Amino acid sequence: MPAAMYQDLAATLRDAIADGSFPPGSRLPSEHEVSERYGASRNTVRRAFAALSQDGLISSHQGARRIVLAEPRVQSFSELRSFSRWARSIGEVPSGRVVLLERRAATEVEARQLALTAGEQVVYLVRLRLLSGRPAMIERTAYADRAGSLLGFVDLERESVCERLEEYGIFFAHAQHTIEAVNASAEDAALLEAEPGAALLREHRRTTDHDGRPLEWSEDVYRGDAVAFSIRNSLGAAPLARDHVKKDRS
Amino acid sequence: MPAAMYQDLAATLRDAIADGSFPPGSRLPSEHEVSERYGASRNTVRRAFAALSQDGLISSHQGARRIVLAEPRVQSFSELRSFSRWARSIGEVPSGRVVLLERRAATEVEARQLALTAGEQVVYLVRLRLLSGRPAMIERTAYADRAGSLLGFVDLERESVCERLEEYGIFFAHAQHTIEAVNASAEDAALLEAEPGAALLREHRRTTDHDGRPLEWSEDVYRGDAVAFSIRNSLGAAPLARDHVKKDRS
DNA sequence: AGACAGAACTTGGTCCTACAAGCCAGCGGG
DNA sequence: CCCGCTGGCTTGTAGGACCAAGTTCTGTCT
Repeated sequence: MPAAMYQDLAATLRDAIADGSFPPGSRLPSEHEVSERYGASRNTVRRAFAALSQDGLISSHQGARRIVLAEPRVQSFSELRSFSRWARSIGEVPSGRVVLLERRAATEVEARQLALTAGEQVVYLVRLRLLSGRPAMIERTAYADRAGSLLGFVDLERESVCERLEEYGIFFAHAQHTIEAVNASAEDAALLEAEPGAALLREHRRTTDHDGRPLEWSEDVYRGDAVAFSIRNSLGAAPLARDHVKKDRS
Repeated sequence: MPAAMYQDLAATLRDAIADGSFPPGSRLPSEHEVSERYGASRNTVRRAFAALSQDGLISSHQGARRIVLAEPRVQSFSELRSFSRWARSIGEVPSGRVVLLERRAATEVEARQLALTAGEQVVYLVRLRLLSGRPAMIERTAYADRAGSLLGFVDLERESVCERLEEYGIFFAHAQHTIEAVNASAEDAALLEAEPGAALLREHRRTTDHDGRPLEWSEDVYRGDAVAFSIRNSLGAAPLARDHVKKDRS
């Protein structure tokens, strides 16, 4: 339950769009109208509309009434943070099988990504994730000790790590993802029950708390035929970019 | 040059962060300070900060000074819209080779994606895109007639379609992307000079103008070893989601 | 009927004020 | 010397006002 009025209003509008009160293509009520009906100032109404506009749900240009663009889609970041949450939202039963869990010194890459000094400990977790019993992805995560030391309190086969850690005051606030395509290694293929060489989506993820202190560094590989990523973006703001992979080609 | 003051301020701040005036981890000046120094109201300053916050460049929570999280990355949507623009920004020379260009009736999928009625015409363009002469991706795009009929005025081997169309008043304002991994088909492999079966990133893109009217529907495949997608997102807003690919598995 | 000009409406941008909520540093007490 | 508390700073939210710029509708004139 968002405390802020404008978040509340935004949610209300989103719901109204979702349940068909404002079908795609229809014109939304004016700021003035909403502000009267909802008892909020125009300023607050604008902030609510801005939120919807930002994720491309409605159009908005000067002089013209706002228009509904499309159905609202699955809701963004909260799903991205958690495999479990996402799985439930699409009506699948999430589960996991711990392949490896150990505490060890950080590798060079991990130390760099987690901003650790050489030799510091990390908790390294490899899990096979399943959707309704079928393998969907492999998660290889190094947790900074601050977060990793709490992993013992989490039922890794059934619970969501990030949901659980929130209860201990660890919040996954920012994330940087890199997505590329790779052919399945023998190990990946075996775990995912796919053909060796099958196309997989590899996601590198670096998650930090609100202050930008790294919490986890993860390499996840998804079965290419089970999962896709989708992004909606608009002119104004959109944090998606292509990256160039520098590599020699013979 | 953005007309609005807050956009200007946001750009200024972004630059200041980029050139090291505010290194990662450092604390940014307070709203009050910026508003005095820049001669803008607190409201305007807040909007500028909000923009930076939204793409995960700075942290921002109540009571505490904002902190720089990371270097600013390549700038998002404008790059995403245009292969050419992106290529130039990473210091590569973009080029293209037209493989096919035709006007024909829309397929069923195209008609649905472009919101056309059966039998309407689309302009279908297949281009091989190169980075400094090396194949990087194949672009298979169906343009709604409104945009497609202007393609004749574009030098497809050298110019950027979307940059050019802007001059005719066609703006690519919203886009929905879906990204997955596939193995290269024989044709893809040949064009991209890759092994058949190599892992490729496939992006489906549906772009609309600001009113949500579809402009193009495209299927792009990238060499997995040449391109990666990267996304930065934060708790508040971030339009990335996983999608479940529904497909029978024997 | 159709074209055009203007009025009314609507959104975009900026500034102001006020208060609430959270953080932090510095001060004082143990 | 260390700990804890408090008061001031900083950000979050909300409301109000004004003008600019663009759209839409209306009514009139041809």
